[in-house]
Amino acid sequence: MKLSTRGDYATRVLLELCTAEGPRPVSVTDLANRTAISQKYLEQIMGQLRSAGIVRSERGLHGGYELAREPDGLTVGEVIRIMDGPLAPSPCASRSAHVPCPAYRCAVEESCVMRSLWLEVRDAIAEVLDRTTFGDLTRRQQSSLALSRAMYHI
Amino acid sequence: MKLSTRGDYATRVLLELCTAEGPRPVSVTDLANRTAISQKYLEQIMGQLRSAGIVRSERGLHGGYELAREPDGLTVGEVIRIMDGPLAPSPCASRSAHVPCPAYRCAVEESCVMRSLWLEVRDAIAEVLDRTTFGDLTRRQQSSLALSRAMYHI
DNA sequence: TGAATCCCTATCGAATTAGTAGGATTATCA
DNA sequence: TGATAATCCTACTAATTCGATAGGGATTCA
Repeated sequence: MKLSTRGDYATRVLLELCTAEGPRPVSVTDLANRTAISQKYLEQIMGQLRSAGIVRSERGLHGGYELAREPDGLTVGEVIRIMDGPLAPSPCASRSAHVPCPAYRCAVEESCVMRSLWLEVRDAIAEVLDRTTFGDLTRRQQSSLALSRAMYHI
Repeated sequence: MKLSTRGDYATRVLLELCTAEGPRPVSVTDLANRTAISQKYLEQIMGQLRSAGIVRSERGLHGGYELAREPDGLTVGEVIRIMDGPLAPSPCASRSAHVPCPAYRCAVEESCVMRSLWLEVRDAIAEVLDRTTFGDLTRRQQSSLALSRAMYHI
């Protein structure tokens, strides 16, 4: 049930884009330095996010990336699906990209006990990821930052 | 967030062991035929389940496998962890086999916003899989079987 | 003894993952 | 107008994992 590095990195970078101070848009070089991700690899990830309409880019000098949407309108679930495919543990339990079981292994899909369990798991994952927006994450990060500053009397 | 075939096959076979009619123990040949899984591959999976104490085996003629525990005391979560490792989408969010983030990427793990989200996901998955036993699955299968028999007036 | 069974280990091809590499294109600015 | 800094595009690759396949040894029972 593992997340790929692409899904991991994409969510980190988007959160960085939400909270970044300084000039916009933000270049891949800056993003890579701040997140400790290989720059060339990150270029590919940003390209994928761009063609999915999550970020928009500006080319040329002082170019870079910025969010194409309001953070409160962008869920983690959407991003993970773009980078890693359906959330469901088994293709037969995906609601967004359903693929039936091989017939000989699961004759009547609707009455397959294992599939109904994977559907439960899929729904449990989706409930968390589709309700959490990058706006939520941004506020959480800001409040935990405020807390740690208070702890150290800064 | 995909399940491997090993996790998939293991759960199918264990459910088959719960519901199988006929002589016990059940040979791998029979199990492979009934589940449409390659026999040699299934041997490896059964070996892993045996050394984890999920099934017990008898060697020699009329040997085979049977459950080592009561179906009501065996959860799907336990089996998936044996076959596929921790349920958490990220090693830093595993409760059973925690591995910290590389320090340069996530300085203070306790305040990492992404990690707390992966923990939520992990807990959502575990809630389903650790509450569902093979006894539950067996009863679900039997009731759906009874229903389909009634539908066809058998 | 022979057949059926589990048991163990090695191998292997295909796919996926996680990056590298190189360069073309585009925009800005001095 | 030319240098520079950025995105963009495509190909390649090394390592790992996945999903088996293969062969044979050990064990039990009739």
